[in-house]
Amino acid sequence: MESRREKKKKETRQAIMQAAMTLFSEKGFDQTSIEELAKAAGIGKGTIYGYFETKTDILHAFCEDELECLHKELTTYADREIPILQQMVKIYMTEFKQITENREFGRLFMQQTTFPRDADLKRHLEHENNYFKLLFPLLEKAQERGELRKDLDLLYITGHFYGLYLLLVSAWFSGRIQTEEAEYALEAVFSQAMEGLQPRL
Amino acid sequence: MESRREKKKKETRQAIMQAAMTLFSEKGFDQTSIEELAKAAGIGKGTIYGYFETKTDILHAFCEDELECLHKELTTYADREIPILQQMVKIYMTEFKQITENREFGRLFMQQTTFPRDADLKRHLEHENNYFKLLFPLLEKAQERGELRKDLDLLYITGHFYGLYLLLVSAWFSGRIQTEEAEYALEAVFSQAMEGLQPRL
DNA sequence: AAAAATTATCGACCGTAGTCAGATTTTTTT
DNA sequence: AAAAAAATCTGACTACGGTCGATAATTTTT
Repeated sequence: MESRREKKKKETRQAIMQAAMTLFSEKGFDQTSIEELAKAAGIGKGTIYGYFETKTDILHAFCEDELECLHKELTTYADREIPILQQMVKIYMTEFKQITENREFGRLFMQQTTFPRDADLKRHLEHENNYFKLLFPLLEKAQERGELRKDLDLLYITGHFYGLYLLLVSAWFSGRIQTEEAEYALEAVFSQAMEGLQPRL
Repeated sequence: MESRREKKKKETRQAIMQAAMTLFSEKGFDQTSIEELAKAAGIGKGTIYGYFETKTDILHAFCEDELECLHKELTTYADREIPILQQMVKIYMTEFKQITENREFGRLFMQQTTFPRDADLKRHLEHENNYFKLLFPLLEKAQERGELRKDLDLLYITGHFYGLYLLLVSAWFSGRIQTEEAEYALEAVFSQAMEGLQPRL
């Protein structure tokens, strides 16, 4: 049952998110003050803190919404018959696109999810676990198809890909890699991971 | 020639760094205000901004000093005859130790170096290039010894190791890996990188 | 439906990062 | 060595993120 109170809460939360999306996109995150945001959402400054703990929390919520959406899509569309390399590239490139589409958002999001504050740990781990739930079945299938070694821990395999993805994003923020080169670079480094660094006998 | 002015500048900068080291260690980064810091260094608040652009800049300078020191040490000691895997583990574990010894410092440092603000790019790239200068010769020697594929770009190899290092640090901040497990985990994932993810024929 | 209890809203208030115009010190010119 | 120029220092000031006690809206109890 939906009490009057609960309905209003949802509306207010939505109003904040909406205002945030608009203002952050228009003026950037740092240039948007909480007070402005509150005004745009038609509420008082303090009220925001009943919905979000910090300013970055708002950004976070936004990013997570987007990514969750993305993941759902991927699960549906993920074609389990194409090579695992392609699948991984597709998945991470989708995320990459999301990150790079708004530089500011992306940077903050990556900073906070890759090296999270202790206070954010719980939420962070939850999010990561969802990720694993998405990836593990794909990797398992690949193992069965003989594309991946079976003696490796799935967590380590995911980690391997994820680490290389981090590298890509880092390189992009450093300007070492342009947006257009990204897919090629990711594919290169992923297949390098598949084949290994030491020479084949 | 050292004018009176230049000498004083150096002294002041040193005084700020000294005060920062003490206060940050005692009370933590966030709990130390710029005003306190200035007082401890025996100067006015505004003066600090003649030496550092932001508060985090001070932290940065400190971390970079430490790391630079570390790298110098490593170059000297780096034993080029032990397997490249061990060398990489040793190098990254030294850095890891530095990062983890002070959680707060480490987090900020990693956040800012991995996903740098555009304003910090120049300094960041410089620092990274020094890194490459340290690693490339080691990798080249390993290639010659037949431990590493010769058809791979050195940058991609370094990147591969670095990406996996990022993963380790990220996992540590997330609490997925304890400090004591770190070396084992890094070795595991590095040798996984050496051998590759796909089954040997 | 009135009273009591609970929950949400608000904006004045606090502490701090960073700015800036004017004072001070050092260097250069005459 | 006096005057002019340049570099440096400074603390009052601004703007912002976040808090909190008072107030209003909603739900529950009587």
